[in-house]
Amino acid sequence: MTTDILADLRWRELLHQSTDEAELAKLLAAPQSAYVGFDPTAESLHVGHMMGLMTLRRFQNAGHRAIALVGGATGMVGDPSGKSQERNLLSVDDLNANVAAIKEQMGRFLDFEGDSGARLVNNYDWMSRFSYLDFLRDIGKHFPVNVMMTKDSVKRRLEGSDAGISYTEFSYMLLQAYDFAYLFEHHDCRLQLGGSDQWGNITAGIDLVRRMHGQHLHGATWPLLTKSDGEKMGKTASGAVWLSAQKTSPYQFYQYWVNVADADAGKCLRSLTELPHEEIEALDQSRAEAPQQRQSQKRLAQWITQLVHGEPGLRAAEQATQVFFGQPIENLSDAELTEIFSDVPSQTLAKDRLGGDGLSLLDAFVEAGLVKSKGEARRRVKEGGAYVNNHKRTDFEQRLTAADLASETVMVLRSGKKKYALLRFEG
RNA sequence: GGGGGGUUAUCCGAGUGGUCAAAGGAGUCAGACUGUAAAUCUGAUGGCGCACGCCUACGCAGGUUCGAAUCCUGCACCCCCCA
Repeated sequence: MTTDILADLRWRELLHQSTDEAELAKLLAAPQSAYVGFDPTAESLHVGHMMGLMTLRRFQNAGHRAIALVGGATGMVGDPSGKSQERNLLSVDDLNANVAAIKEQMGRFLDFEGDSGARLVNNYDWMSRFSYLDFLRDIGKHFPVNVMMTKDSVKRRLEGSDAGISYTEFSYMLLQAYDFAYLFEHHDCRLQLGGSDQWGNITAGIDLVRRMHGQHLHGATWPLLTKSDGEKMGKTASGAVWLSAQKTSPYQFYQYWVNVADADAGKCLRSLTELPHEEIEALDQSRAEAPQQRQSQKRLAQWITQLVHGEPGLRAAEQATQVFFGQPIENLSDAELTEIFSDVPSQTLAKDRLGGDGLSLLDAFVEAGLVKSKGEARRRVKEGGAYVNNHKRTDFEQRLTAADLASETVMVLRSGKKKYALLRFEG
């Protein structure tokens, strides 16, 4: 019932480091449990978590048991890996709220149903019961400090003259190592996965279990997903791209993937989708021969949006895309417009402002917040960058009346190529 | 304590009595081009019923003058040199 997951991961370039591959392959010949840790630092997961989620999903699909560990305890301490500064600690209440929200989102990637379903564990559940003395005696004694000092995550902080590292963060490694030991003891979990920055923490866990139980566990990492320009994946000018529809709408989410650079598209298709190898190779070819069609980006956006936001979310994103890129806005209802433009700022005005001579075009743009002054509005019209319901308006003395409504009460204003705002007329 | 320099629009930075809403650059915005990309090119860039008009702006407060970002006085902050 297991497929050759290692081969698939290798093909997708998702194997960065691992413990002995031959041993690992032998282990995975039978169903195993594999775990990935997630930091509950926010109330929603974001694109940066998708590698871990997808990796677990691949293991689950290959017939293994996926264990998602949320770091309720470790989140209170903070992982020094990849960080140049001591992090702010979260309160218990914040953490619990985050964990609850994150659980919900993981359901889109993993099947938690049934006896063989994925498991979600929170290390707070076992760590919080540990007394400091017990932990030092039972766990701490297995950690030679001289070895800990040589780990990259610690070394960097010791060498970095200004930051330093607190005892708390220094101890982080022990907590994560113990997680692995705990999961081994209680869930017979012998494999930990993580991003390449987690290698040190993973090996710490393996070492710990070897010392405590004389057992050899396994670990593997995926390469950190970065963009060709060196930036982190999943960041936009306005912040992270979240998996929560409240924080990042399906349309914005979809657009993020549509706009992935050509140079990054292949990598994303491989690491974040489950598209078959042949299809990905065909897209590689399409990208080389007809990049302007951007088939890779469209397929990528489609696949990922559907996974994260479901079929309805994908449909909404695709419909919004149509409208946002110039389709005339007619024959749509208030409800449809509201749905499509849910990301767009809107202002509500009294309906009678459309009566009589109507509302001046310039005032409408100012009211909608698209421009800061009438002077700027005038400029925009002169430049040919002012649209009402996706129709260009060139006469800045024009006045808008009820005839200019796109639907019952909504008017869609646009400044430039894609900056939209809605005016609702009520009363 | 003494001497010198500075403070200009979103930022950098010119401007030393009128022709200064203030050169130039960056940024931003728009347009063309394009693949919802990058690069490039063009234009705009204090407000106002904006074609010649008015208002607000050159650290702050006063003053000289027909007229000040520009001169004078005081104040605040910053930098440098000497003690």
